[in-house]
Amino acid sequence: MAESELQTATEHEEKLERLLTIAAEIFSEKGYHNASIRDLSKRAGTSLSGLYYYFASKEELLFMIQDRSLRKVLTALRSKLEGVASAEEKLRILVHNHVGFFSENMAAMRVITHEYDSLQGEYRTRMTELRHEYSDVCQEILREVRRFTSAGDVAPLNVATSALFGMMNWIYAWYTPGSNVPVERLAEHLYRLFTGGFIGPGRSPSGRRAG
Amino acid sequence: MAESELQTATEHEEKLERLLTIAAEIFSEKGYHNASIRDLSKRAGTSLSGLYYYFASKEELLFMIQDRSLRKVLTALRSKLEGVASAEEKLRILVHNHVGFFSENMAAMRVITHEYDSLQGEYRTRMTELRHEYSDVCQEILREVRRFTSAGDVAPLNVATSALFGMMNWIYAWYTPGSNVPVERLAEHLYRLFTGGFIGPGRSPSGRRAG
DNA sequence: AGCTTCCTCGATCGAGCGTTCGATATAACG
DNA sequence: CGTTATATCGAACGCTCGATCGAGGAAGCT
Repeated sequence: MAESELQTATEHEEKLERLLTIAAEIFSEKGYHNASIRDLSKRAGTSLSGLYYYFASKEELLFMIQDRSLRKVLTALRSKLEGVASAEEKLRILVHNHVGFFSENMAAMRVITHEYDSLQGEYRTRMTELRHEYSDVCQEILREVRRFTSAGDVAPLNVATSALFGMMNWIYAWYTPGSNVPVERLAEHLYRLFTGGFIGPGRSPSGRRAG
Repeated sequence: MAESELQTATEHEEKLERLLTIAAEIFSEKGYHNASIRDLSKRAGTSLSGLYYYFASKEELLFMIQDRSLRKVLTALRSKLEGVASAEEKLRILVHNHVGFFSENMAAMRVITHEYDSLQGEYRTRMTELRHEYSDVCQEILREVRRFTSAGDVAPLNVATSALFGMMNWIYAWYTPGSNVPVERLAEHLYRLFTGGFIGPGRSPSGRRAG
């Protein structure tokens, strides 16, 4: 009994994960409101009504995609940050983690950034909290960076945080993972752009040069 | 005759502009696919069928919003750039123009950045071209900046361009025009963040500090 | 007056949507 | 064997949507 229940439990979870992956692709391609549950049923090879055994509504489906994906990003980030002392290195890890996750899971990340407004009520509230959690981690790192590098007050921390997320999240609008620029290099470009700026230290002969 | 025709022509254009403004607000609030022509008819005080005298389809309505708005941004930018020699000043003008337009016309700009994928076929093609036109202007300015300031190759020009647009376009996701940060200051923050970076020149005592 | 053009409207169509419901197959448990 | 839980399905309901159509009103011209 215990074995079979466990078995069906994992099988259930596996099928759910598969449905979420396919749904993320469809939502990413056609947009949440323009995508139909029937699209999902066709691509998943399941009947329309059979899908509702795995989620209660289309909106819950959208929420599960966003919640699980962002949670993965956040836990992966916290794991990588363990034991790191340098503030700048923390920031570098954050950018690489974010951009890396983006390129590996483009569909889900696109749904997160593009279909956030499609959530309402309780789902919206819970997702807002999770986003704040992530944003706070980033902002605290920026605070450390500013303290330990005597970085000037170029911009308020919240503006800088939003600018950084803008740079990173906008990737979905132009970047294709199989392009000339590998992901690691793209992440490094964005990291250096944000920390050192486009003009950088080249104008004065003091010669700081990242990495 | 000529007078009355001109009169009705401007009245026609005025009503169309008013419809586009209201539609932009609705699309911005509910999203393109979730907003209905009936919503527009209610808020505009016109009958449902009467609206179709001013546009052929819902998608053409979306296109007109995006096309007219982005065209305004582009022509305003080119006008402001006339006679400016300094590359950095050109970049500064671009950022201020873009951010300024964003805050003054939040709904339409949000529709441009958020509902670009909702266009298809011919409309999509024409909008893609216009976006490229705008992006090219920006990229050329960045090329000038890099040449005339001996800025290092922190990132490829297209990556830098996309990063800059990411910073600027992401505004719609967090900024509210009536907040603590005035628009001009926000634009200046983003300009300095992009050119000089978050850490900036503070680490080395050479002391460059943007104007 | 008659004619034409611009503009607006109510009524309606056909299609697609999310969701529900009852039936059914399978398999493990008593 | 009977019972129960798990999982899947076809058919249908109720609703909203974008778009169309023909009828009209208002205003200017001949």
